[in-house]
Amino acid sequence: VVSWTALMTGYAEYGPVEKALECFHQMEQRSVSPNAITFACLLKACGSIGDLKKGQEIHAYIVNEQYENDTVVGNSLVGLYAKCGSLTEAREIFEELTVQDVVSWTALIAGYAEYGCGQEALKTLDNMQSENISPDAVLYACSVKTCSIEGATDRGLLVHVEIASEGFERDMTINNTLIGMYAKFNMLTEAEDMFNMLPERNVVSWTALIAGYSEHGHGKLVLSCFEQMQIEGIFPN
RNA sequence: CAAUGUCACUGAA
Repeated sequence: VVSWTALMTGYAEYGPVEKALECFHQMEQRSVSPNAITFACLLKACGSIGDLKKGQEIHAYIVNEQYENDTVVGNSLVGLYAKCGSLTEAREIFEELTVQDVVSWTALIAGYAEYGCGQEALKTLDNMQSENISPDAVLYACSVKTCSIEGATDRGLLVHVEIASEGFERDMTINNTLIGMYAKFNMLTEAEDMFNMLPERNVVSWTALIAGYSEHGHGKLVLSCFEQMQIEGIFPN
Protein backbone atom coordinates (compact mmCIF):
# COMPACT_ATOMS: atom_id res chain seq x y z
CA VAL A 1 0.00 0.00 0.00
CA VAL A 2 2.94 2.34 0.58
CA SER A 3 4.20 1.81 -2.97
CA TRP A 4 0.79 2.42 -4.48
CA THR A 5 0.24 5.52 -2.39
CA ALA A 6 3.66 6.91 -3.23
CA LEU A 7 2.87 6.50 -6.93
CA MET A 8 -0.54 8.09 -6.54
CA THR A 9 0.98 11.01 -4.68
CA GLY A 10 3.23 11.68 -7.64
CA TYR A 11 0.29 11.66 -10.05
CA ALA A 12 -1.82 13.83 -7.76
CA GLU A 13 1.02 16.35 -7.55
CA TYR A 14 2.39 16.44 -11.07
CA GLY A 15 -0.34 14.82 -13.14
CA PRO A 16 -1.89 13.34 -15.03
CA VAL A 17 -4.18 13.39 -12.03
CA GLU A 18 -6.55 10.83 -13.57
CA LYS A 19 -3.76 8.28 -13.23
CA ALA A 20 -4.00 8.55 -9.45
CA LEU A 21 -7.60 7.44 -9.65
CA GLU A 22 -6.66 4.61 -12.00
CA CYS A 23 -4.15 3.39 -9.45
CA PHE A 24 -6.94 3.20 -6.93
CA HIS A 25 -8.94 0.86 -9.14
CA GLN A 26 -5.89 -1.27 -9.80
CA MET A 27 -5.31 -1.54 -6.08
CA GLU A 28 -8.85 -2.81 -5.65
CA GLN A 29 -8.36 -5.40 -8.37
CA ARG A 30 -5.21 -6.65 -6.68
CA SER A 31 -6.86 -6.62 -3.28
CA VAL A 32 -4.52 -4.11 -1.76
CA SER A 33 -6.40 -2.23 0.96
CA PRO A 34 -6.08 1.54 0.94
CA ASN A 35 -5.42 3.27 4.26
CA ALA A 36 -5.95 6.81 5.55
CA ILE A 37 -2.98 8.18 3.67
CA THR A 38 -4.18 6.64 0.43
CA PHE A 39 -7.60 8.23 0.89
CA ALA A 40 -6.10 11.63 1.63
CA CYS A 41 -4.13 11.40 -1.57
CA LEU A 42 -7.18 10.37 -3.60
CA LEU A 43 -9.30 13.20 -2.25
CA LYS A 44 -6.58 15.67 -3.08
CA ALA A 45 -6.51 14.32 -6.63
CA CYS A 46 -10.28 14.74 -7.01
CA GLY A 47 -10.16 18.24 -5.57
CA SER A 48 -7.37 19.38 -7.82
CA ILE A 49 -9.33 18.51 -10.95
CA GLY A 50 -12.65 19.55 -9.43
CA ASP A 51 -14.14 16.11 -9.86
CA LEU A 52 -16.87 16.24 -7.24
CA LYS A 53 -18.56 13.07 -8.43
CA LYS A 54 -15.46 10.89 -8.05
CA GLY A 55 -14.78 12.60 -4.77
CA GLN A 56 -18.20 11.66 -3.49
CA GLU A 57 -17.65 8.06 -4.55
CA ILE A 58 -14.45 7.94 -2.59
CA HIS A 59 -16.17 9.66 0.32
CA ALA A 60 -18.73 6.85 0.38
CA TYR A 61 -15.95 4.29 0.22
CA ILE A 62 -14.24 6.01 3.16
CA VAL A 63 -17.42 5.88 5.21
CA ASN A 64 -17.76 2.18 4.44
CA GLU A 65 -14.21 1.51 5.50
CA GLN A 66 -14.75 3.63 8.62
CA TYR A 67 -11.90 6.01 7.95
CA GLU A 68 -13.99 9.15 8.18
CA ASN A 69 -12.89 9.96 11.72
CA ASP A 70 -9.23 10.10 10.83
CA THR A 71 -7.95 13.67 11.22
CA VAL A 72 -6.12 13.82 7.93
CA VAL A 73 -8.95 12.15 6.02
CA GLY A 74 -11.44 14.54 7.60
CA ASN A 75 -9.36 17.54 6.59
CA SER A 76 -9.04 16.12 3.11
CA LEU A 77 -12.82 15.85 2.86
CA VAL A 78 -13.22 19.48 3.89
CA GLY A 79 -10.61 20.35 1.27
CA LEU A 80 -12.36 18.34 -1.43
CA TYR A 81 -15.73 20.00 -0.96
CA ALA A 82 -14.16 23.42 -0.51
CA LYS A 83 -12.16 23.07 -3.72
CA CYS A 84 -15.26 21.95 -5.59
CA GLY A 85 -17.26 24.90 -4.30
CA SER A 86 -19.62 22.75 -2.22
CA LEU A 87 -19.26 25.09 0.69
CA THR A 88 -22.27 23.92 2.66
CA GLU A 89 -21.01 20.38 2.53
CA ALA A 90 -17.50 21.50 3.46
CA ARG A 91 -18.86 23.34 6.47
CA GLU A 92 -20.91 20.33 7.58
CA ILE A 93 -17.91 18.04 7.45
CA PHE A 94 -15.85 20.65 9.25
CA GLU A 95 -18.39 20.94 12.05
CA GLU A 96 -18.35 17.20 12.58
CA LEU A 97 -14.58 16.87 12.77
CA THR A 98 -13.38 15.46 16.06
CA VAL A 99 -10.32 17.70 15.87
CA GLN A 100 -10.42 21.06 14.11
CA ASP A 101 -6.82 22.03 13.55
CA VAL A 102 -5.27 24.87 11.59
CA VAL A 103 -5.43 22.76 8.43
CA SER A 104 -9.18 22.23 8.77
CA TRP A 105 -9.78 25.94 9.29
CA THR A 106 -7.56 26.90 6.40
CA ALA A 107 -9.29 24.51 4.02
CA LEU A 108 -12.66 26.00 4.87
CA ILE A 109 -11.52 29.63 4.74
CA ALA A 110 -9.77 29.11 1.42
CA GLY A 111 -12.97 27.64 0.02
CA TYR A 112 -15.05 30.61 1.10
CA ALA A 113 -12.50 33.04 -0.30
CA GLU A 114 -12.16 31.21 -3.60
CA TYR A 115 -15.90 31.04 -4.25
CA GLY A 116 -16.83 34.62 -3.53
CA CYS A 117 -17.83 34.35 0.11
CA GLY A 118 -15.18 36.70 1.41
CA GLN A 119 -17.33 37.95 4.27
CA GLU A 120 -17.89 34.41 5.43
CA ALA A 121 -14.17 33.76 5.11
CA LEU A 122 -13.33 36.74 7.32
CA LYS A 123 -15.93 35.70 9.85
CA THR A 124 -14.50 32.20 9.91
CA LEU A 125 -11.05 33.67 10.48
CA ASP A 126 -12.43 35.52 13.49
CA ASN A 127 -13.98 32.32 14.81
CA MET A 128 -10.68 30.55 14.41
CA GLN A 129 -8.91 33.20 16.42
CA SER A 130 -11.40 32.92 19.25
CA GLU A 131 -10.67 29.19 19.35
CA ASN A 132 -7.02 30.01 20.01
CA ILE A 133 -5.69 28.18 16.98
CA SER A 134 -2.16 29.30 16.15
CA PRO A 135 -1.84 30.54 12.60
CA ASP A 136 0.92 29.17 10.42
CA ALA A 137 2.39 30.26 7.10
CA VAL A 138 -0.35 28.70 5.00
CA LEU A 139 -3.10 30.28 7.06
CA TYR A 140 -1.43 33.67 6.76
CA ALA A 141 -1.24 33.34 3.00
CA CYS A 142 -4.96 32.54 2.95
CA SER A 143 -5.77 35.47 5.21
CA VAL A 144 -3.95 37.85 2.92
CA LYS A 145 -5.71 36.48 -0.11
CA THR A 146 -9.08 36.80 1.61
CA CYS A 147 -8.45 40.45 2.43
CA SER A 148 -7.32 40.99 -1.11
CA ILE A 149 -10.48 39.45 -2.57
CA GLU A 150 -12.73 41.33 -0.17
CA GLY A 151 -10.98 44.64 -0.64
CA ALA A 152 -10.46 44.69 3.12
CA THR A 153 -7.58 47.13 3.11
CA ASP A 154 -7.40 47.89 6.83
CA ARG A 155 -7.51 44.27 7.78
CA GLY A 156 -4.96 43.38 5.13
CA LEU A 157 -2.50 45.83 6.59
CA LEU A 158 -3.08 44.41 10.06
CA VAL A 159 -2.42 40.91 8.81
CA HIS A 160 0.78 42.12 7.19
CA VAL A 161 1.97 43.58 10.48
CA GLU A 162 1.14 40.35 12.26
CA ILE A 163 3.01 38.31 9.67
CA ALA A 164 6.09 40.43 10.22
CA SER A 165 5.86 40.21 13.99
CA GLU A 166 5.43 36.44 13.87
CA GLY A 167 8.57 36.00 11.82
CA PHE A 168 7.13 34.89 8.48
CA GLU A 169 8.79 37.66 6.52
CA ARG A 170 10.91 35.30 4.46
CA ASP A 171 8.10 33.08 3.25
CA MET A 172 7.99 33.39 -0.51
CA THR A 173 4.36 32.42 -0.92
CA ILE A 174 3.20 34.88 1.71
CA ASN A 175 5.31 37.63 0.19
CA ASN A 176 3.98 36.99 -3.28
CA THR A 177 0.44 37.05 -1.94
CA LEU A 178 1.14 40.35 -0.21
CA ILE A 179 2.42 41.86 -3.47
CA GLY A 180 -0.80 40.72 -5.10
CA MET A 181 -2.87 42.21 -2.30
CA TYR A 182 -1.26 45.65 -2.53
CA ALA A 183 -1.54 45.51 -6.29
CA LYS A 184 -5.26 44.74 -6.02
CA PHE A 185 -5.71 47.63 -3.61
CA ASN A 186 -4.00 49.87 -6.16
CA MET A 187 -1.30 50.54 -3.57
CA LEU A 188 1.40 50.11 -6.15
CA THR A 189 4.13 51.85 -4.19
CA GLU A 190 3.60 49.39 -1.36
CA ALA A 191 3.58 46.52 -3.84
CA GLU A 192 6.89 47.73 -5.23
CA ASP A 193 8.35 48.12 -1.76
CA MET A 194 7.37 44.56 -0.93
CA PHE A 195 8.83 43.36 -4.19
CA ASN A 196 12.09 45.21 -3.71
CA MET A 197 12.54 43.89 -0.20
CA LEU A 198 12.15 40.26 -1.19
CA PRO A 199 15.15 38.08 -0.45
CA GLU A 200 14.23 35.93 -3.46
CA ARG A 201 11.94 36.54 -6.43
CA ASN A 202 10.40 33.95 -8.65
CA VAL A 203 8.18 34.19 -11.71
CA VAL A 204 5.11 34.52 -9.48
CA SER A 205 6.58 37.54 -7.68
CA TRP A 206 7.24 39.24 -10.99
CA THR A 207 3.88 38.34 -12.43
CA ALA A 208 2.04 39.60 -9.37
CA LEU A 209 3.63 43.02 -9.83
CA ILE A 210 3.16 43.02 -13.59
CA ALA A 211 -0.50 42.09 -13.16
CA GLY A 212 -0.93 44.99 -10.76
CA TYR A 213 0.51 47.44 -13.26
CA SER A 214 -1.61 45.92 -15.98
CA GLU A 215 -4.83 46.01 -14.02
CA HIS A 216 -4.41 49.68 -13.22
CA GLY A 217 -3.47 50.78 -16.70
CA HIS A 218 0.28 51.21 -16.42
CA GLY A 219 1.23 49.64 -19.72
CA LYS A 220 4.69 51.17 -19.84
CA LEU A 221 5.55 49.79 -16.41
CA VAL A 222 4.27 46.39 -17.45
CA LEU A 223 6.69 46.29 -20.31
CA SER A 224 9.71 47.61 -18.45
CA CYS A 225 9.06 45.22 -15.58
CA PHE A 226 8.75 42.34 -18.00
CA GLU A 227 12.05 43.31 -19.55
CA GLN A 228 13.78 43.63 -16.22
CA MET A 229 12.51 40.22 -15.20
CA GLN A 230 14.25 38.63 -18.15
CA ILE A 231 17.44 40.60 -17.57
CA GLU A 232 17.48 39.08 -14.10
CA GLY A 233 17.25 35.63 -15.59
CA ILE A 234 13.65 34.77 -14.86
CA PHE A 235 11.85 33.25 -17.83
CA PRO A 236 8.18 33.99 -18.41
CA ASN A 237 5.70 31.16 -18.47
C1' C B 1 9.33 3.98 3.09
C1' A B 2 3.76 7.14 1.20
C1' A B 3 -0.32 11.53 3.54
C1' U B 4 -4.42 16.58 4.39
C1' G B 5 -5.01 23.19 4.06
C1' U B 6 -1.94 28.40 0.77
C1' C B 7 0.98 32.30 -4.04
C1' A B 8 0.70 35.36 -10.05
C1' C B 9 -1.95 35.13 -15.28
C1' U B 10 -6.15 32.81 -18.21
C1' G B 11 -10.27 39.14 -22.71
C1' A B 12 -15.33 41.73 -24.39
C1' A B 13 -21.04 42.35 -25.89
